[in-house]
Amino acid sequence: MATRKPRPEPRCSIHRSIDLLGERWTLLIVRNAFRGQTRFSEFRDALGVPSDILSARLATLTEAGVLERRAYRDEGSRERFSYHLTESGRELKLVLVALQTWGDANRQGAAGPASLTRKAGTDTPVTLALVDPEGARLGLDEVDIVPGPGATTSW
Amino acid sequence: MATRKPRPEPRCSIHRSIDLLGERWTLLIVRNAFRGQTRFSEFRDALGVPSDILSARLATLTEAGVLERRAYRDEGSRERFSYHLTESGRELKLVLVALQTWGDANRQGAAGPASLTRKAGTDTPVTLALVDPEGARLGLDEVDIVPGPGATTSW
DNA sequence: AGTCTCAATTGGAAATTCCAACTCAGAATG
DNA sequence: CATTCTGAGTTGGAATTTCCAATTGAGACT
Repeated sequence: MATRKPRPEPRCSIHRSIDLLGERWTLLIVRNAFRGQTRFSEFRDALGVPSDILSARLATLTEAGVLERRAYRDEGSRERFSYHLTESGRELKLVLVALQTWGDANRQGAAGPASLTRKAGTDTPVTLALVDPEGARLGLDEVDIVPGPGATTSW
Repeated sequence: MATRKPRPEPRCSIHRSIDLLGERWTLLIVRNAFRGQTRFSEFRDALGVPSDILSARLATLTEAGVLERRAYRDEGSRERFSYHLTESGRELKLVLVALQTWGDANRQGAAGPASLTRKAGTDTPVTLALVDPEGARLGLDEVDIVPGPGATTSW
């Protein structure tokens, strides 16, 4: 049987994002980076992700500009690397909050949510909203996703 | 070699969402459902997704309550099924807009975005924002994702 | 009965993921 | 300098998922 036929590079930003983030473990690594984890062993232990996969994902995320690799050295140890969210990585917070919002409403676990979104340093809940340029809040039904400049007959 | 060791059911809503949405093609099918596609052949032709995968994903999304299966019958054809977003499915719009926002900023294609977010029926751009209960907009740095009731030492 | 159509299935290959063990090389020690 | 320890990364191979191309099955029509 023929090998896989190549697919054109997607033009849709959603599709392009998914192509990076959709690989197994990738978004969970990003989530845990938000939880303050930076080291290989921290991600591996907290997630239970196989070493070869973790190694590969950290490389991919670094190459994509989502994480930045920094050298560190504990006393008595060799130099090692930690992985830190970049500006681009931090912007993924909206994606995580959107997934969490949807998950809380639709995939609730028995013990309630394991994570909550709060105004930093307070107990004030924070939600995601769609807003127009004046800052007015819009409902899901008041917003459409429409073809943009990169669209042709397929988008 | 042993078979795959079972992993505990995740308690984090982000993780639970990813477990459903993370399979290849799933979120793209949902995206295309937002574009108005409802029929098997529409998804298959627009996405180029293999038939067996599409069949399986539609079943999974239906079982998860994201899509609802409806019978229809063209003149001269047998009864077939179309797939429509449910309330739960429509709530995924925030996830798609979050991915699109991040993708536009970080994974831009050469031709510009293939899709845009607009106030329904207008050209008014719409963005995602984090807001407090009073409706005040918050920056990414003003918001934290913190442990919730479902968290233990691991979350 | 025969034909057409298309969602779903099938068999098998390619690719990805995972497991468990192992490697490699830098730091410390004697 | 040799040895030991350590942990990120690699390896080989199995399990699983994804994909391709062909095929099936069954409802509608003639």
